[in-house]
Amino acid sequence: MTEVKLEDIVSLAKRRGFIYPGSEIYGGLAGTYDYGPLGIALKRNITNLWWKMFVEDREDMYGIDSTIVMNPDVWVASGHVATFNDPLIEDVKTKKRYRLDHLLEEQGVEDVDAMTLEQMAQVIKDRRLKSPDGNELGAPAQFNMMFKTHVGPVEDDDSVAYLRPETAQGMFTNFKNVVDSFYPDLPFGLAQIGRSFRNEISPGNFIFRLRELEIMELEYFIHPGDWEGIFDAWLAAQHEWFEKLGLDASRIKEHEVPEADRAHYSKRTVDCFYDFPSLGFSELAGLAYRTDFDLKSHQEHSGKNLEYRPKDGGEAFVPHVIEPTFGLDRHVMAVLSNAYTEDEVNGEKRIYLKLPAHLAPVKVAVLPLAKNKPELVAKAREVYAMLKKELGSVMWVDTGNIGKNYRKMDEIGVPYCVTVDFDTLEGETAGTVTVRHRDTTEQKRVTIESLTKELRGHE
RNA sequence: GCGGGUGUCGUAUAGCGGUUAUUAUCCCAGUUUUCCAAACUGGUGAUCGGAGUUCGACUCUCCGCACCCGCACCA
Repeated sequence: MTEVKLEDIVSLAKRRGFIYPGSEIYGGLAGTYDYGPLGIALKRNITNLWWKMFVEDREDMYGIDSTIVMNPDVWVASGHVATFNDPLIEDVKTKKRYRLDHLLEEQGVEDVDAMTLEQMAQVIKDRRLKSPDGNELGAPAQFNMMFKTHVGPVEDDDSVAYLRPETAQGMFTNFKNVVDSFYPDLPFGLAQIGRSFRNEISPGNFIFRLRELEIMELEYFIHPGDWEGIFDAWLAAQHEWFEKLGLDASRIKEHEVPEADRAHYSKRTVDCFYDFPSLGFSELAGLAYRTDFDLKSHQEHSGKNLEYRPKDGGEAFVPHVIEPTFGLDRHVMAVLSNAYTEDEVNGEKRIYLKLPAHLAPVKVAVLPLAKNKPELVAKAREVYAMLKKELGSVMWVDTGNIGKNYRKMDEIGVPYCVTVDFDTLEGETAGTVTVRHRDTTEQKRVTIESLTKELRGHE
């Protein structure tokens, strides 16, 4: 089998209504993609499954939904105002770009973090600093990864606000509220699914790096003494999640992030990679032990007490947190990539999406064997109406010929096709239909009464 | 943001300073068809956007936009 390319997935996603380029009729907008009818159905199935597994099926989880625009002080406390602002500078000759602050630190310049862009530029001038390749440096430029906006009608410095670059902070800012409302025992977690915005310097690779993205995230609050065992339990939970999505275990890889690459407050971080077509192993999810950095920082900046007082009368303390993060758009891309399959049927190449039935945007298609036989169409319509009522996402298909329709349904990953033929109408087999399986193309004849049960049985 | 490349129906493509803008496929309608992209007929649908050069621009020039590759970035 030839190697699957990302462009094959992109092409199918567009052609069949999963994912379209954003603002396409106006020439597009870099880093944005829109979900079409099948794409949103697939995405919903993923988020519903996630919410069920990580929130509804557990006793220690609390879902929340916080705002995208928050008090700007949140981003000061989180460190984003400082760290999402990267000063960059260019080697005039090689056109390579460098982090200006890193460059200055390497040159032994002190207190770089406290300097303004102008001050850094002055240092370069005064010391006549060159690039690592020994060339002249251009003018420095500031890159802010956070989207800015203004709250209220006046656009001045006092009204600046940011679109959140992650969902985590909304959970930290609501930590006290949830404790006050429910007083859960430790450990417990908050969960959120939502949009985030990052003004990426270079978005791309389809929906892998977007400027507007969705994140499924948990903040799990713990006693610091328990972190190692709980961290391992979350690693196991992530793998269970990937299994539920039907992702091939051979395409999943864990990456233990070494200390040098970790945020200074994190004691352990493990990234989960998926082997995407064309990209190779790239980040799909992450698990980080963030200690008490976030709550402590918010406590300091807000002046509010964010300690947790154990019910057994023990001493109050700021809980530590373990954070499992899942990139939703990347999950959609992984599920699509994992499902994309080419095989041969009767010597013809067949492309189909081997989506797990519980994730498929359309569960069942109903087809009359021939569309110009009114009695077949009428009976098929009856079956369709019945299934639609009971199963929801059922599709009616009566264009072209039967083989063509099967292929069409294969390509959008419909697991089962129900066909009404002449045997449905008369003889010993009256009242039966065939159920065709997507992956094997094999058919089974069942009675219409047992159809729902038959189709549900495979989920 | 920099350097290089690319941009024609949904997809894949042909072509040309003056065309009714090619072909295949997909899609839609009809005929046909008793199970895996059959056949026939008809139909919708494109020169990324904006300026400029020219009598005339899809074609040449400039500016923008998007995508791809590389650099850098990815807390």
